[in-house]
Amino acid sequence: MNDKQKRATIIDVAKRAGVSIGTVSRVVNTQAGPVATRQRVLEAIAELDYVPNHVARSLKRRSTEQIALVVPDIANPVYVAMAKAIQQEAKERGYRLSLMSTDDAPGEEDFALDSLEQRRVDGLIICSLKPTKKLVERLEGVRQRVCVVGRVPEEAQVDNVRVDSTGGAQAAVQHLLDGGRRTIGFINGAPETVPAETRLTGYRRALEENGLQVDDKLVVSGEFSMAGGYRAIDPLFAGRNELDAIFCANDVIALGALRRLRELGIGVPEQVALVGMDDIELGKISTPTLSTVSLLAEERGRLAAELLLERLLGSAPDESRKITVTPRLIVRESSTDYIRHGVPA
Amino acid sequence: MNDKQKRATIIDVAKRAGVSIGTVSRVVNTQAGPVATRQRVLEAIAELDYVPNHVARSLKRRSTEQIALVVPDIANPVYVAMAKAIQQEAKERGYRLSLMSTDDAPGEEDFALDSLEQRRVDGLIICSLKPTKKLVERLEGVRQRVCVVGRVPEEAQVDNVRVDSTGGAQAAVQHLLDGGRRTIGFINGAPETVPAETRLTGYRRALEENGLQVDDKLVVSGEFSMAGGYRAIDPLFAGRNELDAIFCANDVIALGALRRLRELGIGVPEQVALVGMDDIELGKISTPTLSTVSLLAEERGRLAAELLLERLLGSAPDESRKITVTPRLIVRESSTDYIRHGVPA
DNA sequence: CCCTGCTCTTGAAACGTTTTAGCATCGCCA
DNA sequence: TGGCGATGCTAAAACGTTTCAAGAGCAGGG
Repeated sequence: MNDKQKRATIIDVAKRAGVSIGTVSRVVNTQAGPVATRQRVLEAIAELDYVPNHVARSLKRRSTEQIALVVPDIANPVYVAMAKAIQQEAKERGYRLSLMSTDDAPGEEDFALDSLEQRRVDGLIICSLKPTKKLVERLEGVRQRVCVVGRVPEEAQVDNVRVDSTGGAQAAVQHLLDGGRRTIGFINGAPETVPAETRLTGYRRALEENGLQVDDKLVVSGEFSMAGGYRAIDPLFAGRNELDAIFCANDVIALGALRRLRELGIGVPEQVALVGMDDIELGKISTPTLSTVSLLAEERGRLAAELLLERLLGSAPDESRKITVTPRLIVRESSTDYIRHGVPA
Repeated sequence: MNDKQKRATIIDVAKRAGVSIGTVSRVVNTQAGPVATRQRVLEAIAELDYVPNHVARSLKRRSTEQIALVVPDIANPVYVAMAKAIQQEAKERGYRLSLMSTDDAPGEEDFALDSLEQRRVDGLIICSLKPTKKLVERLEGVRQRVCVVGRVPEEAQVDNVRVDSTGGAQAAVQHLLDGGRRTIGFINGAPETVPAETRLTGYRRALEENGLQVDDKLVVSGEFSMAGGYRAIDPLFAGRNELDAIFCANDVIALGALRRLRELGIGVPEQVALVGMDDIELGKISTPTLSTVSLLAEERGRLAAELLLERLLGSAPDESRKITVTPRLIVRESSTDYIRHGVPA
């Protein structure tokens, strides 16, 4: 209540209740002990408005009951969804989650790892677009306290939740081919990132398996953002109007692309079919609704949280674990196929 | 490096360098002292891979150099923008920011305040949609360590950054009237929240000042989300096609509304002009681009961070401070007026 | 009446830092 | 040469908890 004077400590409570600080600690932390003392202590706590100092507790217990999630871009709804899943999982186990967004700023990932080494947090879940050798080494150094979401080198000794995004991309493109589309563009995200590479591979693989030529002019790279998708459309169409489908490396890109397509009066899906990736909420209410490949962000978040918390509680095996989840194609309006739709005007 | 054995402590470093822990502390925390010892200590630190334990430091220093931002919904881009502004401000001053989203869950705000009282964080910036009497009292109790973004009762003794959103709403509606629109609907957010009330007041005030009747059937409340905006359109139009403008309580709502309007084939701005609030990035690239009222989220964030950090550093006056920023109307395509546009078809 | 085995409670030692008071050491000036 | 500030260092006391060994009561059994 009164903010002027310092907060009461366990010593004040002990004095007031006429017991030792050990007893107060017991009352605060356990259910045991006789009702009488307990009552007295609780009264003292209430009267003094005592709140245990978590910093001191953490020092003694050597744990903060706090974990952090590091994502590349908190503006991307898919990470928000993942964060929510992790948050819930953490909370159930008595941990707090704090959220950090690196926003492509150099050093931010290291900054987050500093937090871990400084013992500010017990553990870290990190999604990195570009896991450099140096970063992976550092992660391996703290592997008892970290879980990576997203691809890291096969031999890396860290708990890791990944998704077969190559397979997902391939499925998306295959779906477009199945729908009768023949000239399929690809709008990718930031080049030289792992997700960009895996998705490109999936795109290529689908075309090759169908005996189609991969035309590099049909691939445009930019960034994983709505603006990226918006800007990619014009170069993609430059002098090429036989394009009848576009696969986007994620939904946010796809929504940006969709905007530009509508501005240009290009019908989706009549003229061009569109498929994204991630399955964000927005895609369910866009016009047209967006076909996509769910990469199970919530589930990956949940799994990562489980792996991490298991490790923190010491119930994990010594070696590192890798979980791979399988993406799921979700067909909505933006890729209705020729068969159902009829030949485009 | 080696995660098996425990991290080195300052004692290990002291031993290795053959000095006392006090000296190590000095080397770590200041530039002073002779080069020779410093060198020796730094070598020991490097060899042992020593990282100071921040928890112990916090306990001794009685501060964590960490602040938290509590927002109602991290999925709303306006809060992401605010978070980024605060993050930057905090970082410049050596503070870390951790982000919490209450997501309308009961008790989440109290949960955040617990963090403060437990000394997990030094300070808190909180955006509350519904500052109950109880919450405000609690905030007042820790007013040396907290700053509120958004309206709280005039007499509340807390640092407070607010925006004249009533004025902003009024300006938006006035702008629609100036453009020749006469029947203006209002899609509001979650009822019984402060922002919903202030915006409704602004809407009413604009109509009244122009001698127009306020028709309650033109006001639909839902929630501050895209889905809320989407769902509000049908009831708003129910048997009423003279509607020629809609004001939305925020941009996210407006984007949802825009989607539904397009689905229904209602031209924006030809048939219906649309104005939102918040000035989120998405509004700049939507089709049509979205007219809005900027509530200066970044600036409010920056100001709140300044107020809070000033207080934490003890350089703030005893009494609480209130800053009010003035919103700014931003006209884009979605509200092009009749004059420029001509009579709708 | 003493011993045994409980349950509660206490005092003190951590946890890993920062910080303060005081002690050497040193060069310098008178 | 003796005294005197600087300067650098150390020892020890915090910071506010948890935890552990040991003591204090107490009841019950022999």
